[in-house]
Amino acid sequence: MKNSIKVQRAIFDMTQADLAKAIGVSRQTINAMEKNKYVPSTVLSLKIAKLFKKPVEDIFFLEEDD
Amino acid sequence: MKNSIKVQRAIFDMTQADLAKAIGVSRQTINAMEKNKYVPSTVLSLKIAKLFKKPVEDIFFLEEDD
DNA sequence: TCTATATGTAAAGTTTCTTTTACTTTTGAT
DNA sequence: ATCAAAAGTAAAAGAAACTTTACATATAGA
Repeated sequence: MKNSIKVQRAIFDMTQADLAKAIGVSRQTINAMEKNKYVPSTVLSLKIAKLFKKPVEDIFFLEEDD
Repeated sequence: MKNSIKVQRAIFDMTQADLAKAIGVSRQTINAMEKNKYVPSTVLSLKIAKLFKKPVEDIFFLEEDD
């Protein structure tokens, strides 16, 4: 799975720390997500999508191997 | 977080086992999700939403305590 | 250049997801 | 009422998410 969190952050002019605080996770969690270190929970993707006012599918994308 | 997987399954006339096989998880995982035993990963919610031809937000819903 | 802010990374630990196995209960059809 | 399929549940084990702490690197502005 990939995601466009970094781009969305840029649009909203938020740092990783800003986003982390906004959705209630650690900054490292945001960083790891952006670097595709792991797959976030559905609660996290729903929160992120809500914050960025976009459907989950516009931010998180399935890949071949998923 | 809540979800309407059971309803979607009914619409598509699928058993828990059918759905489990379709998205590549165990039947108990589907059952546990329906019974709100845990929060699935974003890969799972994307797969389920895709299968049911609905946005993730139409199947998984954030709650107060999320 | 110096400094502050932002990002990247890593290791250890805790929590949560997911599987496997296996058994019980419910439901629906005959 | 019986039988089979579906759903519910539970425990143990493994895998993955997420936190905390801590440090390294990058970037931009004064």
